[in-house]
Amino acid sequence: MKDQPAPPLLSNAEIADRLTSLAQLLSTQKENPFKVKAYRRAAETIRALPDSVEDLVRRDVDLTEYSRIGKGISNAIREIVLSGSLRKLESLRSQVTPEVAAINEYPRLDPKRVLRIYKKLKISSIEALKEKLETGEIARTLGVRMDQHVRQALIERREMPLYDAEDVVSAVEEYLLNRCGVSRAEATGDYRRRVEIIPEISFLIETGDFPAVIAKLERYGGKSELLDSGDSRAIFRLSSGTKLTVEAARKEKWGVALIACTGSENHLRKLADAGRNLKDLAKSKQSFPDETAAYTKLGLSFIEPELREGRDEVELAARSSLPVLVRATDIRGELHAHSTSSDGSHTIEQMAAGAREKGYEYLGISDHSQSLKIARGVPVKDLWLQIRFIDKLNQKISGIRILKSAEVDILADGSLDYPDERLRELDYTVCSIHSRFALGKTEQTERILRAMDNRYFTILGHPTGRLLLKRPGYEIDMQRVIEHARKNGCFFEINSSPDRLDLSAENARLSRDAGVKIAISTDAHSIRELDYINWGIDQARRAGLAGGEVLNCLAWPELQRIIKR
DNA sequence: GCCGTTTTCGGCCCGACTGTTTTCAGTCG
Repeated sequence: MKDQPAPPLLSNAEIADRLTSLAQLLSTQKENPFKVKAYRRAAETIRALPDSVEDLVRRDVDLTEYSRIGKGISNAIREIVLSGSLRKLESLRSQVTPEVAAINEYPRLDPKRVLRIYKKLKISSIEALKEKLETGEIARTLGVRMDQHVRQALIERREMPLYDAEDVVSAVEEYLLNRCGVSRAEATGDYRRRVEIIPEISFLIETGDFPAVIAKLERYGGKSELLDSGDSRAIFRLSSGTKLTVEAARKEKWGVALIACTGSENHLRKLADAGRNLKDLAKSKQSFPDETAAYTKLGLSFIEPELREGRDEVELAARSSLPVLVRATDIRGELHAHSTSSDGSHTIEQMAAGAREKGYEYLGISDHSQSLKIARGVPVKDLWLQIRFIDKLNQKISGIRILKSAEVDILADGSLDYPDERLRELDYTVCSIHSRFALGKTEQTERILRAMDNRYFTILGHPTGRLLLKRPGYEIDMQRVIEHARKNGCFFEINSSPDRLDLSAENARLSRDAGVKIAISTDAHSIRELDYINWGIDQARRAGLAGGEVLNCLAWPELQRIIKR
């Protein structure tokens, strides 16, 4: 009998860290920035692989088959696996100062920035850096951006945007089904509720051999740490740092287990408080193959996963008065898309064809306004030409109407970036902030309120400017802005770009409660990005929005009537 | 160093504004 191969010594993440460290040192050496980027990207590829890279190397698999790994990096990986180290990395480390070498132990830290902190705060070690981070001195003396950089690089960040979680979930799902012999696997928890930031991944599975599944999962990504395990539940730390919980359920109790694994703590507590005990269902002899059967037994109508946050959904379900949440098929058009006129990658005609392909009735072309130079903002005289061009195009094409719009910059003083006589020729506007994020809360709020006073202001684009896990967004008094929008007949956007999702579900709910309708827009810069709509729909559903509360679920004549001021 | 429906070289956004780290790097889409 053949011997079992020895367990891999290196996890994929450990190999990826070596490549990232190399990239980091190369960047301090003023090496070709594209080469630096190549190492970083290859590291990302490896970090996301379910298969053990060490195994692949030992089995002589051609690593260049994987995207972003070519001959050079493939050889570097082989060297790391077979010799345990990377000569190029070691030699670079020996050439730099001990301080930089110490910084290099943290691949995500930018040495240049750290050295600046060292100089400013008169410190020289990671230890001291951590301490200054804790006391808040870095934020005070070097700004919040710097604080954020060090924080994310030093303290291992395990949460990720929903968009990234999608990749992890599908990789784990495939691994469970194809490598672990699981007959059924469904992602649960925050991911299933479509929460925009995912701290950990969880799955419900059906299997005849749970211990075998555990054993296989311990090899995920080369090596995964088993944190805890029981008869039907196991918790892992994947080598990438993500926590993974796997729970097994029998077919006849699947519905009950799915509710228990999906609901937020608050949702489950609300169920229990209302005397609707899931545990009784789990123990009973009755079969609950799906969630509807289980909810029915609890005296509730089916509650969509996105609503299971413990707000009012249990009460509403008991009265059968849950909202009918907006669905992809309710969307009748797109109101925020770019074209080659500014920084988009497809022409107006191509975008229109893409939107028609999606079954849309209309497409609003909202290119950037003149001030936003980096995005090739449309000069005022070219806007006039674009308006005429779209008029002609609408006569020529069929099956879709192109709406004349613009993503108009809200300037620092709250004025709009085009003169009124040009704005009045547009069907509507999306008005956004793209500069001066650092204004104080009052000033920033006043800026937006003043912009809303312009009668050609229609929709506030990406209202808080946040980028998930990257940038907090500017500070505004949301209640005042919502109230002003209601008074002036303005609207908000849920920007579906997966690193924005702005408005948040919470703010979208506030807006809805105030009676202010919301556009679910993609901010698409290409035909493909029109599909971002699904991320925005997820958030709208979390906000409890029904189709009737979404601007672009309306037919154009109705929409036109509503947005007219 | 990677990559190719412009395929073995020459690309891989980019350009003005902001403001403190202070005269250049970070930032905005």
